[in-house]
Amino acid sequence: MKKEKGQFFNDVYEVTKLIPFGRVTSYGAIANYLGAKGNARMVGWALNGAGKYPEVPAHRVVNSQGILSGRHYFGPGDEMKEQLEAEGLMVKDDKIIDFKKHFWDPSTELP
DNA sequence: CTTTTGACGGGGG
DNA sequence: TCCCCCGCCAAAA
Repeated sequence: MKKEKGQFFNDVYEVTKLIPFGRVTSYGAIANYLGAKGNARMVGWALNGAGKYPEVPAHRVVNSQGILSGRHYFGPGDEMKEQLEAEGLMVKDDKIIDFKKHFWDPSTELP
């Protein structure tokens, strides 16, 4: 196996990969699950490197507002938005509609 | 080695 | 309600 740059990165990748189809979560929720509550910025930073991992559906991770904070990092266009809509999610103005309904909390869903 | 950034979150004015 | 600032911690330059 390749040597991971950081345990946090790897951890964020795994949690993100566990997000079910048609569900979304927030950076803070993942950070909370990692026990690093408060440093949600680190989650976003970690996902920055996840862009090279197609197995990591980072498009399902948004901020607490349900806004596609880093859609610009996914692709040159609205690739992130397309992905979410393809999963049955409604995105309006880069914001997930009924975000709370589709919200998936790892600390609650995962054992 | 030090300094700055960073896809956030929450609080205060 | 909108705007600004602080904090947390790790990685990259």
